[in-house]
Order: sequence, then C-alpha cells, then structure tokens
Amino acid sequence: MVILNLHDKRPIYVQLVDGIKEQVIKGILKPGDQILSIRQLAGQLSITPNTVSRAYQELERQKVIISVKGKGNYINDVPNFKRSEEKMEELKKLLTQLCIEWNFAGYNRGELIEVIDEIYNNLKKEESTCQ
Amino acid sequence: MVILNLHDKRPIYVQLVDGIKEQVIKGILKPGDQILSIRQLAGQLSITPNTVSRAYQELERQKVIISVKGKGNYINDVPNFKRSEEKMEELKKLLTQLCIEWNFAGYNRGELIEVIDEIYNNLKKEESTCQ
DNA sequence: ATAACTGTATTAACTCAATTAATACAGTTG
DNA sequence: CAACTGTATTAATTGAGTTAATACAGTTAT
Repeated sequence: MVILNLHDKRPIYVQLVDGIKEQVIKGILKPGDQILSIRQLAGQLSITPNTVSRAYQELERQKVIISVKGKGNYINDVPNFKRSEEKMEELKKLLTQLCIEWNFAGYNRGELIEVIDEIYNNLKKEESTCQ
Repeated sequence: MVILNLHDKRPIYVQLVDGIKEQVIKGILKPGDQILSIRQLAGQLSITPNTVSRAYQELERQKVIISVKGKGNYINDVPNFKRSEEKMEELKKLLTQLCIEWNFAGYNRGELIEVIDEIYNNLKKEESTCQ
C-alpha cells in the first residue's frame, strides 16, 4: 500500500517510514496490525530487503512498530507522546522554513491555516472505509 | 550575518539560501541592498567560494537576488509571486509530513496554529531595528 | 593602464549517505 | 524438516555535497 515516488528526493527508507506513519495517523493501520514482512514489501517495491529493514528499524526506534524475530512487525499500541522540547524545536525550525517558502510562493497566513485544515481533514481516521 | 549550523543536516548551500530568504522576509535585507560578495562570505564562513557561488546561483534562479558580473549581488525588488500550482503541491506535501510528525510528537492542531502565529510574529519586518 | 576588486566556469579529488547484492545466523510455525 | 520470519555483515556502487586550484571576464578607483 505504500507508494514510492521517484520524483521525491527523500531517501526510500524515509519515504517508507513516513508512509507507514501516515497510515497509522489515518487509522488505516491499527495497533496490533501486522504489516508486510521485510521480504514481502521489498518484493512488492522491487527494492532490497536491506532498505526495508532500515525503515522498519527506524520505525521501531520511534516506537511506531514492534519487531519480533521470527514472527514479523506489528503496529505499536502505545503512541509515543513524549512531547520532548528537542523535538518541538526541530519541528519549529522546519515550520519556520516552510513559512518562509510559503511567503515567497505568494501565499499568506490565512491560506496556510486553510491548507492545514484541509490536511487535518484528510488525516482524520477513516473508521468507515477501513479495509 | 548568516550563521551556519553544524548540527543542521541540510547542505551548506541550502542553509545559505534559506538564511538569505529569511533576512529578506524579515526586512533585514531590502530590495537593492548589496549582499556580501562570494569571496567575502566564503572567507567569513571559512568555506570555499564555490559553495557560496552555488547558493547565490540558486537565489538568482529563485529571483531573490540579481547577480551582476564585476559588481556584485543585489536583493531583487520584484518578489516572485507566481503562485504556481506546482509549488503549492510541493508545499502541501511538506506541510502534510510536518502535520504527521506534529501528531506523533503529541501536539494538536491548536498548538500548531499557536506556533505558526509565533513564527509569523518573528518574521514580521523589523522596520525599527534595521541596521 | 594597473591593481584590486567583482561574478563565472571548469576540472579533479574527496567524503559521505543511500542503495544494492550476497550471504549467513537465529527464532517461529505448520 | 521446510518455509517462513527478523537480524547482521561485508563489499561494491552511485550520487550529492564540498573542497581546492585555476582561469577568464567585467567593474572600479587610483
């Protein structure tokens, strides 16, 4: 279900990490769900298991999934709401950069809020259309 | 005036591009202002003129500055408010990623708006404290 | 004109992250 | 035992970013 974008400049393993996290946010992947095995996903995407493994290890480091040797990888049921000041500073810097780009692209604060609302709507858990 | 952050994972030339754009947004650099020459800035930052040149070429491509051979580089007086759909899509993807991270960090939409307001206040043109 | 600045361009070398490939080891399940 | 799982390692490749050393061309002040 994760789609790789060749035009995306982010590394493949980062795209995988972000893709899984997006599906968790949207509720497509729920706590306890088993996700594709490393070799399965690697086969589907025609990439090496090594790259998928790296993505899964990063996801486990972020406590998004839990890896069990011999069994598979499962969505974690405990969201890591640590609210670290370090993470906030990192996000604030990213957001500042985005606001600057937003400005140079000719858009204002109001339009930014509009798009954010649109994004939050898209990220709403889709309980009804679950598969 | 541009400060390089060694902990920042972005390439140096990207940090330079973003740094200049931030100063333009803040009004610290005004249209027509001449910025440091390639060799001057390279000397201040102890990096090769090549890297600064790359940043300046990118800034000229984005129409943030104008380079004049033999003279120097000047802040452009015409903001490039092209409002391209392509740029909007790029920014929307970045913003979506940020919202996902924001969520996993344990923060909500309201707190996002708060931080955005804080950022927009910091980016307000500082007409009084100009140098 | 000469010196000392500017931007621009080119070439080569180096470093590092990302990716691939191949292989091996260890735990689980039917 | 076979066929899955995750984990680990090593080697090779690719590409971006950076550095260094030049060279060339336009501008400005003396």
